[in-house]
Amino acid sequence: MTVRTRFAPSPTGFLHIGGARTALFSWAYARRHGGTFILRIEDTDVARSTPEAVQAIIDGMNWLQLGHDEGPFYQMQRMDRYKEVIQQMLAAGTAYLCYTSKEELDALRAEQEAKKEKPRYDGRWRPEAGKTLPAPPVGIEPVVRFKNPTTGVVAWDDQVKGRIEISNTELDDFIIARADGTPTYNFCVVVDDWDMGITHVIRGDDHVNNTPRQINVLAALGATVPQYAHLSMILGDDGQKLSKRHGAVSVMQYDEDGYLQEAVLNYLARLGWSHGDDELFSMEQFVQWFDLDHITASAAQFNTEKLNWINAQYIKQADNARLLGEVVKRLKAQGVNAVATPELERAVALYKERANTLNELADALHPFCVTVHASAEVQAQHFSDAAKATLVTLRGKLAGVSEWLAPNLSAAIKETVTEHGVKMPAVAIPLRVALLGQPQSPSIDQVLEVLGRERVLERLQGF
RNA sequence: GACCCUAUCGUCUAGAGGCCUAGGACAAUACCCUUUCACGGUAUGAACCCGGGUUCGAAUCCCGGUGGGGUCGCCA
Repeated sequence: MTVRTRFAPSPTGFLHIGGARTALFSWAYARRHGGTFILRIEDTDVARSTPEAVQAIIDGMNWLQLGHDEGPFYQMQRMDRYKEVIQQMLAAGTAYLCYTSKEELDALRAEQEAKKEKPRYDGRWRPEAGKTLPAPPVGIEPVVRFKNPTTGVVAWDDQVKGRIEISNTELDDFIIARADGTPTYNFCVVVDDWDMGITHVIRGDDHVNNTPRQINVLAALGATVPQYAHLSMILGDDGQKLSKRHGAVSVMQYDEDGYLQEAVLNYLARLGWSHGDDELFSMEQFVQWFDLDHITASAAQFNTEKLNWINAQYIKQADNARLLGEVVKRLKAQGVNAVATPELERAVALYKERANTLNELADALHPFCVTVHASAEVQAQHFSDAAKATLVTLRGKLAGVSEWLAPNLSAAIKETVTEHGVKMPAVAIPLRVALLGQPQSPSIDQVLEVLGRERVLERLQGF
C-alpha cells in the first residue's frame, strides 16, 4: 500500500505555526514512506474563505519548502461529486431529508442546555421502520442528515493517542448538506479522503471528535477507513492557547523576524516529536527518522528561546553568501543603502557566530554600510577627554600603518595603550563607539580590518 | 453539563516493569576563555500531579481523584 497523506487547511487566515507543524508531519510521513503528499483547500465556507488566504497558505508552504505532489485541490470545485454521493446516500437510505428549521433547532438546543443535557438533534425526521413522519412543511428547504447508527461503538487505533472508542449513542444525525444544497465539512472530508485514496490522516486533535462521525460515513459508503494520527495542539510561549486574538502569527512572520526556514522546521519537528536525544538535524535526516510512534500525545508550549538557539546554530553553519543576501535585503527594507560587497560578506563571516536571528545580524552590520552614531548618552559615557586623547593618538598610528591587516592594527592599538598607560578596554571601547556607534563588537582588530582604512580614519576624525 | 483527550525539571523532551541515584536540550546560576559583548568550554541547581491497587519490583500497567485541553454549529 502506497502511503498517501494530505494537508487540508481552510483558507480563512494565514498558515500559523500549528498548521505548519501538521503540514510538516504529513509531508514527512509521505516522504518517509515514498508516498504522496496532497494539498487540499477546504473552502466550503464561502463566507469566510478568501483567495488571499489561499495564497497566504501556499506562500507559507513554499517558504517552508514543504512541496506537495498533488493538488492543490479545492473543495468548491468538487461540488458535483459531493452532490452525487449525497444522492446515492439518499437513495440507499443512509441519509435523509430533515425539515427542521434553524429556529426550531435553536429552541431544541436551548431546551436541552437548560436541562443540562448534551445538545443534539432529536431525530424527528429520521425515517424508522413503522414510524410515521410528519408531512413536509411548505416553504422550507430541507437539509440532508446522515443516518448515524444508534447502537454499538465506533473505534479506531489512533496512531498518536492509542485506541479511542465512542459510543454511537453520543453521536447524532449530523447535517451533510445545507438547505441550499452545499455539503458540509465532515461530509466533504470523507468523500475527499475516500476519492483521493488517503491512507493516513494526520491532523490536529481538535478533529478527534469528528473522527467517529467520519468513520461512520465512510462505513456507510463502503469505503476503507484510513489510519488516523491526531496531533495535540501547540500553546503559546505563555502556555495559553494560540488564537487570532492571542499570539497566533503567520509562519511568514518568522521569515520577517529573521528565522531561517530550516531552523523553524527543525524546531517544529522537535515540538511534539523526538528521536532520542537528537536536537539538531537536517530535513533529510528527519525524513529518515520520522515515525508516528514518537509523537507526544499532550500539548506542547512554544518556546521562542529555544527557537532562537536553533536559529543561531543554523546561522553559524549557513553559507556566507546566502547570509549576505538576507542581510542586504533586510537592511534595504529598513531604508539602509546596503550593497552586497565582498567586504560586507567578510563582516557577515565575522558576525554570524553571534546572531540569533538574521535581523540581529543585519543590525550588527548596519555600521558596515553607513556611519552609525551612538546616542548622545552613550557618547557622553565613553568619550571622556582621556578617551578622546587616546583616539587621536590611535588615529595617527593607524594612518601610518602600511599594510591594513589585523595584526598590524592590533599592534597600533597596543602601542597606544602603552603610551597612554591605560588598559586595553580604555582604548578599545571608545574606539568601538566611534566606529560602530556601540561599545560591543567582535575582536576590534578584525573589525578595523574589515571596515577598511578609509572609513576608519574618517570616523576617527574630530576627536 | 455531557463526551473525548491529556499529565516527567520553568520549557521541549528521553523513558515500552528492573539499564533510573530519572538522561538530553533550551533557559538559569557559577567558573574558564577573552580586548568589550557574544560564541565556545566546564560545572551546578531543577521533574516522574495525588491516592489506591497489580507485581519480588512501577515514571512505565490498572482504577479513582485533581489539574489542563478539546468537542458538543445548516464553521472548518
